[in-house]
Amino acid sequence: MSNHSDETIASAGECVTRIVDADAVERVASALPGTAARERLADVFRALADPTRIRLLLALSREHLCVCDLSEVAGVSESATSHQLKMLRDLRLVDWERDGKRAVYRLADDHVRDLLAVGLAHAEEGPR
Amino acid sequence: MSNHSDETIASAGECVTRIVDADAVERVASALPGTAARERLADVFRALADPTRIRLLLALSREHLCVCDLSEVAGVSESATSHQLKMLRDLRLVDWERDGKRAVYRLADDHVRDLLAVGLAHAEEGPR
DNA sequence: ATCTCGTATGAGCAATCACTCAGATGAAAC
DNA sequence: GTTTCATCTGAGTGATTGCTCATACGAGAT
Repeated sequence: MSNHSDETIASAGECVTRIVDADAVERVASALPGTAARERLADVFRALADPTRIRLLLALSREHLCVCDLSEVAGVSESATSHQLKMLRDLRLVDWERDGKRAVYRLADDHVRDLLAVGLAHAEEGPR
Repeated sequence: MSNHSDETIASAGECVTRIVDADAVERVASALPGTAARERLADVFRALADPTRIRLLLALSREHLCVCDLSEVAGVSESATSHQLKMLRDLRLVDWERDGKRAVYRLADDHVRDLLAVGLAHAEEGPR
């Protein structure tokens, strides 16, 4: 906790802000996943970042359901439900199948279930 | 996959949309975590839903860093970094400590690390 | 073919977001 | 005390978001 070399305008030239621990910055920066992975990571979390979609995914983590039933569980219109499902579909978080006139949705894979589980663990534990 | 009772304006009265499988809706709805937990769950995921905050958290998952170093890693201004850190602080995702004039941040607990890990697994695997 | 049901989709709008800029605060050096 | 450094915070702004409404599509039923 006391390795402050305090270099101003450090190592590799063009940088505006002062760097305290250039080595740490270098280590961390080089260990960062690639841009594409980070971008997709943010997209996945963004899909989980809305109460309505949370309800949809939590519901689908237990049963396969059609749009109208999902809209009932989520408590929003069928149109809104369909819009959100499209987003979840595009991100490959849910999958679906036709059954006559209906569209039956399900979780695409178990990563989603895991994310919800870990997230809930954190959400239910923390004080406040 | 063929239990369509197809009740219109089902069981418990006031409902506008048609329900296909009332039993499933009931099962799923009663298994849903409470409103507060779902709300906090969405908040946590929202905190992870931005590329800048992803970079900050990925960085903090490896080293304890001060704001100026974090801003360097994230590639945004120190002001923007501070704003984002406040959000992460409010959600108890990061913790911090004073070291002279500096503020040194770290991940608040291992749930965050887990979430990033599971999210990355999904992000790096999926095609597209 | 037409009609209806379940779902999908585009436009439009209020709310939210992530940033910048300017100014305030806190701690050390003078 | 004043100055300087590192960080924080409020206001303001363009971009994004989640909804509603209207409309279109796709598959049975007639």
